[in-house]
Amino acid sequence: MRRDIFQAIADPTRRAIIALIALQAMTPNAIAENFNSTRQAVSKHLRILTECELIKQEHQGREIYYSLEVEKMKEIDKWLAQFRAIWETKFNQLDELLEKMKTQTKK
Amino acid sequence: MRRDIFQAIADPTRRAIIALIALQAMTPNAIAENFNSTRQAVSKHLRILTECELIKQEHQGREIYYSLEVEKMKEIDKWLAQFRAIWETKFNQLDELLEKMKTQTKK
DNA sequence: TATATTTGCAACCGAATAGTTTCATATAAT
DNA sequence: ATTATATGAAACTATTCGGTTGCAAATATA
Repeated sequence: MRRDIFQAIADPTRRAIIALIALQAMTPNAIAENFNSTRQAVSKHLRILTECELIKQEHQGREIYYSLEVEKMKEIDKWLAQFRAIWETKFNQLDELLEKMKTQTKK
Repeated sequence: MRRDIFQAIADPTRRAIIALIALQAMTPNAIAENFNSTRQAVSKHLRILTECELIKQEHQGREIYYSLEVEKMKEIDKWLAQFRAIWETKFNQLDELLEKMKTQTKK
């Protein structure tokens, strides 16, 4: 039972759920209305997202409001950071090249 | 056959491969040496990563060098951007609160 | 030319995945 | 107290996934 954030966001429905509740906390029923699959299927997605702490619950009577755990989303950002360093470097190299060409054209 | 970047980075071995070749282009054999699974298993991972264009090949004689397609990595960053907006807003709110408290303490 | 090396592909296998239907539990409303 | 609503859990199923072994093709080397 692999259950990490990367496996969690691999599923398109789960990414859609994340995007939905990022805006406002929602109940499972309200969330399920946005998809073609059954409420129970959505419930399973919510369990997976909860288990890896990407979302959190807030009980209110018999309803449960799910909302995004923004801090956990940052972990994906952290993983990306190492590659961001690379593409920013390449950008800089391109900038340098363009600068060089501009200087040479001026001559 | 789902084959998108999010499904591609769901597997820990594939994330490791990405991190490996991000530094320098490598042949399948060289990449496989870093893992416990067979060369063929790594080859399958390389195929999946190639299919969703996260990595690219460069043939050189009978060897093939694989390297990271940095532009494609940015797509994950783009998806994250919508949530970054949220956590940066929360950060700002915290900043404002802290600023407010500081001001009140000074009084 | 014969042999070794590098690589990808096909077939197979057990485990995980995403979905369904059915059922149980807890809370609200009548 | 009975009924309706909101939710999760269990059992089952078809498909996908990640791995293996064995083989074929292309290129380099003897």
